[in-house]
Amino acid sequence: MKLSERKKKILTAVVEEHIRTAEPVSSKAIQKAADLDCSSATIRNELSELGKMGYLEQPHTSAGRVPTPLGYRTYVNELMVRQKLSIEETERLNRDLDEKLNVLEPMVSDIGQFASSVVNYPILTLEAQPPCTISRFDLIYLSAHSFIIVLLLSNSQVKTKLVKLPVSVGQEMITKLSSVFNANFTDIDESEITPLKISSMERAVGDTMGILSVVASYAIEVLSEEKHMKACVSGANKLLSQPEYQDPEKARELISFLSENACGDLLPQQQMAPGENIKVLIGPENVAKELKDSSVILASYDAGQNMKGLIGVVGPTRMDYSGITAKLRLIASELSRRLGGPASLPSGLDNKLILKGDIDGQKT
Amino acid sequence: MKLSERKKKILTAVVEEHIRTAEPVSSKAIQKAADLDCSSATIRNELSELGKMGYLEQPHTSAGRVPTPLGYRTYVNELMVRQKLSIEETERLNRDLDEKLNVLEPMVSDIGQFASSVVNYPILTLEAQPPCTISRFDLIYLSAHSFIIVLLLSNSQVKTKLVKLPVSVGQEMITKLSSVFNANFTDIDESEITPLKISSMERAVGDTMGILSVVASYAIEVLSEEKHMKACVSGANKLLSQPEYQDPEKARELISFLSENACGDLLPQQQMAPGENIKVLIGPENVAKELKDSSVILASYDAGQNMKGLIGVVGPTRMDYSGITAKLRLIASELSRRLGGPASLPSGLDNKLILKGDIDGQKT
DNA sequence: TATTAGCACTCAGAGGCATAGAGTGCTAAT
DNA sequence: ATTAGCACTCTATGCCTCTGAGTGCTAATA
Repeated sequence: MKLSERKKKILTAVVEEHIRTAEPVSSKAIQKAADLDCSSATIRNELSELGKMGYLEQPHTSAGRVPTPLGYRTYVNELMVRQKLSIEETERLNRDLDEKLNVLEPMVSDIGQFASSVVNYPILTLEAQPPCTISRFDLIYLSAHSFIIVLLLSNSQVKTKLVKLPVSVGQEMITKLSSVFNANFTDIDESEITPLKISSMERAVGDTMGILSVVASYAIEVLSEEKHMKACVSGANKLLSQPEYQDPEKARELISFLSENACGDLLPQQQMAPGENIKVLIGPENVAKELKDSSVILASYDAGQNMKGLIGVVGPTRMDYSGITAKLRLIASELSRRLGGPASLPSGLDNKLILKGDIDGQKT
Repeated sequence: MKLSERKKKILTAVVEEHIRTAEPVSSKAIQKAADLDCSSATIRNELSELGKMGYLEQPHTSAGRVPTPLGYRTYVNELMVRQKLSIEETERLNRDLDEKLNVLEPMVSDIGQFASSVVNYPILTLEAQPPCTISRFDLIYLSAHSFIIVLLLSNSQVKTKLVKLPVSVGQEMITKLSSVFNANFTDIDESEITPLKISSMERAVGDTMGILSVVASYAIEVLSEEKHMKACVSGANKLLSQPEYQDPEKARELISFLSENACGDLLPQQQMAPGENIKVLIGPENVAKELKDSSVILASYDAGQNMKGLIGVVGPTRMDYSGITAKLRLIASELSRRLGGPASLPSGLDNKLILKGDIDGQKT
């Protein structure tokens, strides 16, 4: 069933007024907002029909209208004008992003924090992870009881681990192991590092102390960790200033859902339609029941080499879809531009300093 | 002015009942709670006096009593029985901590998360940072245009950076630089890496391309970053389930204060009295005005080599000081035991696998 | 036929008021 | 010094009314 032009105009007005005010929208308010040449009575008739058609609903009989998920969906798909950011806004956003992206090889969590302060909603991020192999092994001999493993990954990350040994080992052995690894374990998938292969190599090198297998299991660990996409939530507390989350219990539920589960479970399942790079999930369209009353706007960015990352906004169904989509699109496209492959290194860095290793935990 | 035994008993009962119920405490409730051999009228007289003395106050004339900050302070300093955790509780806590501490070289944020789930309040952590130097340099030659810097720090962390060069460089030069750095830049403070020293070394080695200075500035960067203590907040949303933070605006204020400022500003200023390792800040005793209605319990832990870290709980002034103090003390002492110097490595690791490098951002 | 003015109707929310009950403070008795 | 008893205070609750925003419907109008 197609909507008449006027119905479209009215639906648009309802959605946008409601987004602005967070209140049910009355026929008079619409008359003011949309410049329609008709009386509030006419609008009321239309509203009533839009109600029957499922686009709008009323909190109670004598209240104004509020969009249903279908109403929002129609607005997002057909009615909403893709808001253009003003030149100043774009420039400002770009400048701020510059700071975040140029200063450091961007940490997703930092980008999330930034984006959250821009849109004033919580941000979900899912870090792009390329298919990844080890390009090079280095074992640095420190002492008879310790050495460092340095792995250069195909995605230009460097991973290290300090290994302490209960037995002593000579420099030559470490050097020998190093070249054995480089000869046999580079550019292969995690699954190809088999116990069989390891033990046959141990015999070949004459390693009876399990040093080789320590290195190999670290390699496996690193590779499998790289497969796992890293997700994170920033600015969850932003929700608390929205009127729909005034009930602290509701807010708490959603916030803990976001900080506990969403990251891992929610994002990775989201597939973008090919060719699309933005996706809006309205209310019940979300799988997670905790998000049934909220909307999520996701944008994918391209970090080169087939790596796709996601950045998303969570908010009430009454969200500024148009404005936020515009901002998110800009942020995602800047991310793509600046992360898209080694060809486009952040300009401030003179192509020199690219990666820095940081030590953190050790999972066994 | 000393409190009579009975007044002490009554004050204790008021504090503990209020902590339990979050409501003003009536004379009858006290009669039940503390096993006092007197009538509620007598208790009312005492309450009235305690009120005049500044330990208690009434929300309104015909309501029960609520402790003032002085009341809480007295409770914490003199009245509270240092709660002992039950054997089961201790064991459970220890087992759970085991998992967190044995599995990985503990990340403060993980410990914070864990502690937050134990006490059900937000947790602040301030990572112990030792005075730190670089123990060893390694430069790994990759190609004419790239190499990896690997720094082994005196605190056993490993830091790496992948460097790409706009000019070409030979393997020998990298090797030479490596030994020069080891000879001149190990075990010294950041401040001793001067431009003068760098340029004189550049001449000595014959480095005209500024490679040496790239490595040196990375060294400086790493050292200065290590000096900076890392703070973090976990589980801030836990506040929302507490009755005193039902007003979402108040909650929001405190939560954003915690996640934005507290980390950096609040914790580092806190000095423990020598010999003490736990500290309770009640309501207005907090410097930050955002915390005037909240309390903070801080415990310091000792990570060996003069490194002190902090772990703290934030909650309403009505907090289970006794129980939380006990839990926090246990957590902090376990942290100390397990991080206290290289002598006490987590047992599950067989002394083998200790550190893992992770790549993240690059600051210039 | 589509629009509109007008009016009756509905309902949430605010304000006023009485009531209940929890708790105190005081007094007089013990 | 303690306590029973009672008057008093004050909040919280429920109930009522009133108001006003907003609708839905009807009948008049273009």
